Amino acid sequence: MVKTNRSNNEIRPKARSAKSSAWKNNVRAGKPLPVTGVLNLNSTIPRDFYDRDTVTVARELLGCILVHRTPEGTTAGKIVETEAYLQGDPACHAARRMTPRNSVMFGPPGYAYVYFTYGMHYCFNVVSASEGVGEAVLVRALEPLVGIPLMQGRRGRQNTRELCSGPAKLTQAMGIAREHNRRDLTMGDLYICPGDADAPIVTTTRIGIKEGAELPLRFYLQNNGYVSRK
DNA sequence: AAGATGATTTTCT
DNA sequence: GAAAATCATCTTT
Repeated sequence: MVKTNRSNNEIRPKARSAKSSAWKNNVRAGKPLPVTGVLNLNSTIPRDFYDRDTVTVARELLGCILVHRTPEGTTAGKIVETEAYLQGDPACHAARRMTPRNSVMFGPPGYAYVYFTYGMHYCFNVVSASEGVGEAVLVRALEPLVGIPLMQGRRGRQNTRELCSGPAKLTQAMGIAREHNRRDLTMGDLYICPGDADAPIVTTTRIGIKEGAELPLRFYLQNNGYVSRK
């Protein structure tokens, strides 16, 4: 199932087999990447991608592109860091029982679970696994690709590395908030394009939790400068 | 470079 | 009433 009714293509960073020192210096300085090629944002990952075990979904989301089209403009970024939250996992919001907040996690896969936390931040998750299984993937970092000036305005920051290198930073940069909770990500203005990891996947422990902190359920693209932390 | 702290409100106990 | 899947800023080393 591929959508073809999107508007025109978007620019993307120039593809390079080996990253030059100039490229690395730009990333280090937080400067926008050179743009020359074309990025196709006209396809949407189908629901069956998400209807698999959550660790697989978390790993395979690396390299895919999160897109949000809004009246102010389109923003998009490559997913470079994720975490899996599983049934029987004490850190999972759905660990105890179904509540009004976590019920979307028990529903069909391919929907957004957006929650508000610490009195001021939103975090964006993708519901994974089959209906009835309360699991999801937290998207923790993006490499900004499209709409960088819009992201900079929303974030109040110029440095590209400070736009999407954390779960609450990325929702702010992308314009994702409570109205996006329970959105169907297989259609509409908030969606994910297919993509492949362009670096080895590092597996490590999750950030910011107390229980379940030893489980290897965090994944990121090795040597990517936009990950929230090593 | 690393550690501590305040902001601010929803959600569940 | 306490904790929270965080972030920015400030202090200390």
